[in-house]
Amino acid sequence: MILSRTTQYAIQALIYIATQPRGVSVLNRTIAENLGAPPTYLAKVLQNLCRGNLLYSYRGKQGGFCLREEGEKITLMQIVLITEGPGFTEDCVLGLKICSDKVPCPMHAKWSPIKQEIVRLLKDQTLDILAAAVMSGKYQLTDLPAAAFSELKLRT
Amino acid sequence: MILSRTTQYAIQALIYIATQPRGVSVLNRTIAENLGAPPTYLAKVLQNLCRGNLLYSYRGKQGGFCLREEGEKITLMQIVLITEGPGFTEDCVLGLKICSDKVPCPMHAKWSPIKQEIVRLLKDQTLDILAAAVMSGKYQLTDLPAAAFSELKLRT
DNA sequence: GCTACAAAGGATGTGTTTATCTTAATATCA
DNA sequence: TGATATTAAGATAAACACATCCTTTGTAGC
Repeated sequence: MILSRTTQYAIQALIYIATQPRGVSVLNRTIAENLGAPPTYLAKVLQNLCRGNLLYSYRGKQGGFCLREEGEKITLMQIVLITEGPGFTEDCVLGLKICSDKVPCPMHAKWSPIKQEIVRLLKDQTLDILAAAVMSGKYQLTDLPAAAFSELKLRT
Repeated sequence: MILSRTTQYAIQALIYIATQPRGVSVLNRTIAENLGAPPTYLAKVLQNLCRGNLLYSYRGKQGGFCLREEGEKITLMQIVLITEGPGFTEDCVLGLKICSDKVPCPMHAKWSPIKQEIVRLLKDQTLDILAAAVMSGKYQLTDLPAAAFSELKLRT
């Protein structure tokens, strides 16, 4: 409805990494398996998140991806801005190039408050909140038959 | 952010038609010019809205498109369901195939109320409301240098 | 240094959305 | 009936998102 597949992968992957022990790097392959995402494509997404300074990446043995310091405080908004671009929060809902409080489209007045709520939510939700939700067992990060979660339980 | 280009054209076009005298058919070319939309593509969009029973179409001289009876009561939700499909309101924000109140993704609880607001807004907004907003002159339907609006004033 | 491993980078393929072009069908009017 | 105007319909193309494949580069451990 709102987020591209790329953004969905990005969010899922970052939450997954945030559920893993801090400082231990996580393989692209592992993330892809746990999310049921195509590994080669996910690799590109993760690469992009590295460029956006959300992740560190390491090559070779013991390689993989891990969150930057303070990575638990990454918000969904930060992720979305990287993967969808800045137009995400700016663009007019009807697609007009010019649409503002001064010169509004017919939906502007009614849409603005909802947009603000969306923005607030995306800025509120951090990786540690979301990772905690997943680790509690009440919320699921994948459709796969409990693969991710069972492995999670082994580690915790 | 939310709506595809196709949906944006569809909404704009229907609002434009709703600003015109009822029962008089409007040419695709006229709509496209006033919205600054590609006419051949808009024709496909309008065709689709006809199939969705929102518009009548007439060929030949004096042809064009006009709203069905009760067309002013068309809601944005009706339009969106035709152009985006039913998944629009159903799909999980993180893209999970399984995500419900019972089995929620980590965003589900926070996202649901916002989704409900969006749905409510789309169901509330009808073409006559939006057309009235445009005709009042306070809201604009196009980026073009006042072409649509000036012609509108001539007709009213 | 050698080897294995994992990400980086580039080329390519596939599907969908957006857009265009051409021809056919249809309606009006002379 | 014929000329003209308009949408319908189908084929095609362009752009983009999504996905895969292959080669290169960097790194760790031996």
